[in-house]
Amino acid sequence: MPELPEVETTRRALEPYLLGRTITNIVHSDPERYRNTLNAVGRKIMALERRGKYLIFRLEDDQDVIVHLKMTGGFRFPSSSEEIPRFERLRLSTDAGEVSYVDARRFGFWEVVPKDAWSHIGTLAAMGPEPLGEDFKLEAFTQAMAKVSKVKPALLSQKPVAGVGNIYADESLWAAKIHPEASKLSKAQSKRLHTAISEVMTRAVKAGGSTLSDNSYQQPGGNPGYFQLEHHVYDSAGKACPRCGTAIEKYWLGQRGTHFCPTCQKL
DNA sequence: ACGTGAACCTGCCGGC
DNA sequence: TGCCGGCAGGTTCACG
Repeated sequence: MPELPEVETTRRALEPYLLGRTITNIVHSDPERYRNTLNAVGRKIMALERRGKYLIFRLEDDQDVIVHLKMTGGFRFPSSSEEIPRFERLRLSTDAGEVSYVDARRFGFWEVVPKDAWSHIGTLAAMGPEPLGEDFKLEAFTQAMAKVSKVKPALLSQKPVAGVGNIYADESLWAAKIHPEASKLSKAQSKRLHTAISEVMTRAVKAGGSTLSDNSYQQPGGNPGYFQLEHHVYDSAGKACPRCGTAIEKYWLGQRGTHFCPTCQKL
């Protein structure tokens, strides 16, 4: 589930708990999925960063903890040491308390690597610019969009811009009035989409991300996100387009459920 | 150099 | 009530 807004919300919640703390233990039973975690033990957390949908804990002695939540990964602050959160896969202990990592589907992974040594993680190594910062330049985005064969799959590749997943791709394309399969975007289309991605991501972070009906995403403190209340097309098949009233359609594109307004988003 | 489809896993929901 | 199919926020890899 987690896309950029959910990962950023998670990062912000973890930061006051973990920044400056020393990792005293990492317990799990899956060394293939949670790699080299012993290399983090005994080291202080100097920074908590995010790149696209990846979390990166910068440790002393030039070590990085890389975490990807994939579909169902997340963090929980245990309410008491007796209580084990559902689907807990890993527990991180520090000199100031513990944090649980949960992941129902076990797609997510952890890996401790030397600082910046992530060339083997292709998506992270090739990650496009962050949409919330000044890195997200209209000119470069326009150039990339002028070449795409299908705009939504291109956004999901993480290369034109970081952190856009299925929800925020559909929402941004609706906001920009662009069909998910539009190719070779015009300058005007690229500009609208650039603005839409920036605005949707900004509002979603403010809302704490999107919590869908299965509730699998929660903020670490246990609260849901609230951006689902602002979704215009995602998970809204059959509902009226908030702009024109046409029924929102859902179809399959590149193995992903895709929602759009057939009137506002003409091919 | 693509684009497509399967794989990785598990839970949950709706329908019969 | 219970079983079964279908679907889910994301990458990653194997083919053609």
